Amino acid sequence: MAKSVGEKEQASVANASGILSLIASGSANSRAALLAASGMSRVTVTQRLNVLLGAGLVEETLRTLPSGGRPTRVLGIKGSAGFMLVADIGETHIHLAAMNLAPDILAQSTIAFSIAEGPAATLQRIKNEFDGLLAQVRASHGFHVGVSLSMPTPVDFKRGRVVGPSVLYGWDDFDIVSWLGRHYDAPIYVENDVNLMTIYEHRHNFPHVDDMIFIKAGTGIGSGIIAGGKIFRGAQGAAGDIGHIQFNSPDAPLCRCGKLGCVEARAGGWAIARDLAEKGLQAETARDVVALVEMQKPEAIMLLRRAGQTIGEVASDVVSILNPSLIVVGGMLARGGDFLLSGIRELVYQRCLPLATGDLQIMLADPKTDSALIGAAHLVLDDIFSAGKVKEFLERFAAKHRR
Amino acid sequence: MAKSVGEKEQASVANASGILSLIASGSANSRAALLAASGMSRVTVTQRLNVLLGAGLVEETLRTLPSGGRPTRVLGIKGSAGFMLVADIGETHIHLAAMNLAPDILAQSTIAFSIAEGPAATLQRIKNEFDGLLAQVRASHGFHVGVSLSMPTPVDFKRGRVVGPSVLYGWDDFDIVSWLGRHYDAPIYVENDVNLMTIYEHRHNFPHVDDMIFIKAGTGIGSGIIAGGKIFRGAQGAAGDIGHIQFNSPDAPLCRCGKLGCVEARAGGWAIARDLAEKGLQAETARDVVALVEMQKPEAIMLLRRAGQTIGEVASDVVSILNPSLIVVGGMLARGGDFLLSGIRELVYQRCLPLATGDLQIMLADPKTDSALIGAAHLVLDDIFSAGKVKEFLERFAAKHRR
DNA sequence: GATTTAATGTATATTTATTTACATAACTAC
DNA sequence: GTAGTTATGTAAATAAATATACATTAAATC
Repeated sequence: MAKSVGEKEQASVANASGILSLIASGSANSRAALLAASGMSRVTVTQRLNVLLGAGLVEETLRTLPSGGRPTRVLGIKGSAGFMLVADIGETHIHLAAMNLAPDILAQSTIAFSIAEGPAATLQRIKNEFDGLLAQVRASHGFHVGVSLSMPTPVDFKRGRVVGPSVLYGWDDFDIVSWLGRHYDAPIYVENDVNLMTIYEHRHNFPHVDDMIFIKAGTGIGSGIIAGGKIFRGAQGAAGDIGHIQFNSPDAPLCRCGKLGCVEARAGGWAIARDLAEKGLQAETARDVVALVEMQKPEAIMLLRRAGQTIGEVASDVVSILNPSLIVVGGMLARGGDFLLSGIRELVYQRCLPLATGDLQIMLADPKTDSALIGAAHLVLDDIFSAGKVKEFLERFAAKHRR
Repeated sequence: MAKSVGEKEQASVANASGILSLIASGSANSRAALLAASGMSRVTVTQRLNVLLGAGLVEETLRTLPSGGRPTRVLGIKGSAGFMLVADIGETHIHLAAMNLAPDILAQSTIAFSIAEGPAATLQRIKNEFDGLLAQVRASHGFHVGVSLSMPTPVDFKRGRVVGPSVLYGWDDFDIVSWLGRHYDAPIYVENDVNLMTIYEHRHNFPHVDDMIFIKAGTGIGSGIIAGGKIFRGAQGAAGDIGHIQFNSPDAPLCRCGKLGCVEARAGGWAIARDLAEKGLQAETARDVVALVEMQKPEAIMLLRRAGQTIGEVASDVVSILNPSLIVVGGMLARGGDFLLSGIRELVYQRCLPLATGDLQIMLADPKTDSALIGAAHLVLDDIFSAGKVKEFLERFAAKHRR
């Protein structure tokens, strides 16, 4: 049976999957690098690359690399080839955005969030808001590549559900992916906010670091792990839960989780606020704590530094266990200047063996407020362009353009 | 230029790399599975597989899988296709072996080891011993696939060197791989013994577990991490170093490393022996401790159980950080019955959140004494048959058979 | 033992990728 | 500007992989 020209073209798009994956992952950003990385002949690479360039998925950037002769043209995914819908569910608000593949924010909005509403009603409101964003970007960025949700609670990524017992009553085990999947013809992702911030720091600021830790010190304390260049989630998606590691001491404070002496009950934003209130200072949230530090209140500074030491104690355990080359500290408390960081550094360098701390960097995160949102976008990009799934992506892309 | 038949045959062997890698890694053990996993056509798979069968690298095992129709023949790497030289350097002895690709021990020997001798002299003695083993197996197992060394100290796997400061004075930073590489035309591997025991437990007993921890409780305390199905080494190869995590307490004992209150100084074999000696019992090594436990000495049982609790304390940190689905406990102290294990279980279940412990198994290791040795063999096999390196292996194999 | 079922082998035509060889392009250094 | 250098494109011949269709094999089931 003779195939039509149209079918042939689509078939070639599907063939270009390996090339696309290499470009998207950053493993190869030039024709020469593609040649080496793919192992294919130059003719084949050229041909397939041309298909991708023609389809508008890949572009030659303005950047070139000096080479001694004709400079190498740098290739990259074309940002405007598609868009994603992402939402960051916070404690009180939901921040939503439509983003291109750069990933850059194309349109965004914020709505209120209340736990009391329950998952179905909340997802319905998110969908309504997404509809508005969709209308703004669909014309210019035709292809919908995915939906990604950031949750302020542990998530089993594989199953796409909140795993509990969680602070989000009613969300435990609710099948978010299926609910959203009924409305969108694109892959759906749900992930914990700390893991997404970790992905953001890794992909955006330290793409060449293979083993790193991100610590979020806010109201609670959590962390994310990059192991071998990839986010590490553990068996149930609960990896990085350092907030409820306990330290013994005579004055071990009671934690929200019901145990005594957890890191969070000693160094979390709520714990510091509790201690400040005891000293007669007005503080309820992590933000209040930072405000008092910025006002140079000595009690607040002392407590923030002590929180750093507590976090440093658990960070030193993490360093001994994982031997990362970088620790990035973010979250609201990290905005209180270097007091937190110096406390962490002090304990890590004191307690870890020189072998592990020799090349270890400890630094503050990007103070960007939407790092979870951008991390959620990176999560989508990493997945749809991964070696195992590009083909599926290209089939959807080709199907869309066949219509 | 017309190629000779011989050259053509070698070229086909080289092409079969993908197939070989899939079979060796256990990802596909039948023709049907190879079809699905490789994405190639049945004709191509058949053809390449026949090349591997003909070369004697792969064999049809006697095992079949029922299928409803004609049963599926199970394929596997042919054990006798080659051999490896492995050595496990212990505190006082070196255990050496020649192994086939099963991996089974074909021939073995043991020689004394003294730190005082230094690396060059020791490696020379290992080489001499290897020469003897080589003579025994070369005739029947012609192809030498690799050399692998187990070291009782931290190792930077990538660089193939002991990293210190280590108990092996003089070995720090000695280039073991280069030294051995001068004598063998095969890849050389050097790895820490705890990581190799971890690889053994994973590949041999729990190949389908993705995230697990192996804890070695012997004279010292160490651990190995399997993350996402692969050994995790960290930035300097120092990951899993739980022996020198510190706990605060008024009576924190002095550790060999110079710090106070390390896990090892509380629960290591030497620490228990120290405490037993204080109580007037004869004990110097972990073996002595276990002997006393076997003699039902209540002091020894109490201290072993308490050591389990201490190890459990650090294990609970590891569980919170990594969320594994399995913890395997090995080393000399694990032979003292369930006293150690129950102490560990007690603390882990007490201190970790239910989410992390819900599906967590904690069990004793295989009491095999040569698990590091067999792990060292698995390390070689996993590497030479890995997707990135099979080609290299097949080229060496073809070159050998061209002669 | 005949029948069913799925695994496996193989020849041929077709499609696809690679090699080879030559041509062109775009920069640096002089 | 010219020479040197490397990047990149392309046509034609060659080599390799695939689809297709048919044949064979070894078990389970009746």
